[in-house]
Amino acid sequence: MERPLIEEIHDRIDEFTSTERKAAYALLANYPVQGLDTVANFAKAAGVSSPTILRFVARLGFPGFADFQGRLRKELASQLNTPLARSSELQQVPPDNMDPLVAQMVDNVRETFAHLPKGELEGVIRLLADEKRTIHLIGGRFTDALARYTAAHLRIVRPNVIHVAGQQGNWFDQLLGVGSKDVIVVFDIRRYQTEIIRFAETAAAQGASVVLVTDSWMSPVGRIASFVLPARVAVPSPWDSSTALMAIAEVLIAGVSAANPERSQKRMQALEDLRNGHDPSKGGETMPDGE
Amino acid sequence: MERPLIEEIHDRIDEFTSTERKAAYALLANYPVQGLDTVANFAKAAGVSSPTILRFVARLGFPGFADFQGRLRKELASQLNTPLARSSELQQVPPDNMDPLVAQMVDNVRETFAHLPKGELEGVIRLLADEKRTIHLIGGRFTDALARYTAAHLRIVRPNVIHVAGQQGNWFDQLLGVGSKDVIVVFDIRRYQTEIIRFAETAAAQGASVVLVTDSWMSPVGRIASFVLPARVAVPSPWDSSTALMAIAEVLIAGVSAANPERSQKRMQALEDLRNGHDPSKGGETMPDGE
DNA sequence: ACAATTCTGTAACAAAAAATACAACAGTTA
DNA sequence: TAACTGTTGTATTTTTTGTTACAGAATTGT
Repeated sequence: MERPLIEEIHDRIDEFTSTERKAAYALLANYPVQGLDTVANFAKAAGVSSPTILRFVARLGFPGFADFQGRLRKELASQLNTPLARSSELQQVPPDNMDPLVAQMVDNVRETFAHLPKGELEGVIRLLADEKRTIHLIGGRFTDALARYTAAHLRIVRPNVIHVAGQQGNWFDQLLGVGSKDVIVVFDIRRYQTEIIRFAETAAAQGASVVLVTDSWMSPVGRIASFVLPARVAVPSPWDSSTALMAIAEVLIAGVSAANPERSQKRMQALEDLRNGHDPSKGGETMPDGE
Repeated sequence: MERPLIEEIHDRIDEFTSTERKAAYALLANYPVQGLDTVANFAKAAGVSSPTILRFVARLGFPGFADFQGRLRKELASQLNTPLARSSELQQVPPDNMDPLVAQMVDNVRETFAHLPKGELEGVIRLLADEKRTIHLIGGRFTDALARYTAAHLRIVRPNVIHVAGQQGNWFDQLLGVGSKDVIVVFDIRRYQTEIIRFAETAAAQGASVVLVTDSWMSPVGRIASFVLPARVAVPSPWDSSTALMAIAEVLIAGVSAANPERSQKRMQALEDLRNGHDPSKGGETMPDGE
């Protein structure tokens, strides 16, 4: 068969108009089930009108919605008919006796970057490297650690980096004065927290750019995000894996450092001096939790 | 959710008339997919007429064909969303034009586990799975995020998990009463922070077991640690990479969950209930088929 | 700031699919 | 064999759904 439609949509995401992209994300978020519903329901789920759905499938090259659904059914049928063949595919990767969990994590990182739209990464890095903008980072129950990690690094290479943490009630205080010069970076995977979604939406409404790092295109934040970086998180374990998310974070950090090497160098040096001057023997200043 | 429709059809196969049975078999042969097509196509595939299909779904208890399809979609969606099912979407892509940074990170993860002494991992997991012990997690400037992440997960599957955070001055308060029944997990990479070292050393002196997750440079903590898990952190960037550390953390988390599945399951369920009881706000609208 | 172009939703329309009515048929019983 | 009961398909109606036309909104370029 031809290559999976989901991959094509993912790779061609840039060709779509903004509302068509909403349709694409809605479909990817619940693939392929969302596409097997009626046009009207699909439209409602995506937050767009019916004609937009039709234009979306037309741009994908289908003469009509029925043909599109036919393709989805065909893919689904062939996928469901070879469940065991597929799952054994997972263990083919390790040449040696590698833990399947580890093998999958390695694969997730590779696959994540193989499918990241190239322009998407560059766009985000350009945004984050712009020091005239203020960066706000926020994450969910587990992914907050990633937001913190990224903030700790970005803070070193550029000014105006804020990690949104602590009491949820206080989050919205931080939205005061947020506007088109601000960037919100959201780490959000399944079990999306409504507070985070509201935070991102409010910020977007005030004109801020939203960058979303998420699992396979599912977060509702995707609708209002300027950039979406989807990562593979599935592993043979009750948990989702954040390893690929961490890899994305590090690529962003490296990219921002490289985007302006002199500035990064200078700031690192200055911080080094400050640290030594303040306290040569003990690392006595505010520590990891210094918010 | 109610029990799967496919089961019900199986059990009630005798209730159907002979042509309805044809419909049932056509559906079972291509399980949910055949039912997501139009009535006419379904009928043709089953070799019966359209009204027979309608009578078949009516006998199953659905008011109309649309409701029947809705049920199929709902089941399908929940089935496809389990992590393991989603992993079948994965497929290998040749590592052609990969960013060197990403390539190195992928390699780091693989190499890290290739060189981890097997018994070491198992020993740590056994230690962390023992709920009679109290786990204290601590990290450095950047790696504190990993300590936090690990703590957030462990806390769910077992009791007595503490993330040592906040003001450094308060750290040592937590050492009161720490003894041979405690485990200290230290995340520490180059630029080892003296405070963390002292913390670990003190705990060890009081009889606690120390687990160290570190880079290959081997933190000074290594001398007093019961277990050392070294990770590859070098990447072509001014920073060290924590991706392999994250991978280690996740393997530990998965291991502890798997070491005592019933306990993990029970605690997760209890937390779920608690969460629902606490937070009745259901944001259910955007994705009709999800949840 | 204006014009041209592209995008997007509302609303009307056409196509299709689902639902129904009904007659023919098969099997069973008297 | 005749009458009854339950089953099935054809033909028709009704409803839903997909599609298209068009006008307003938004965006882009000059």
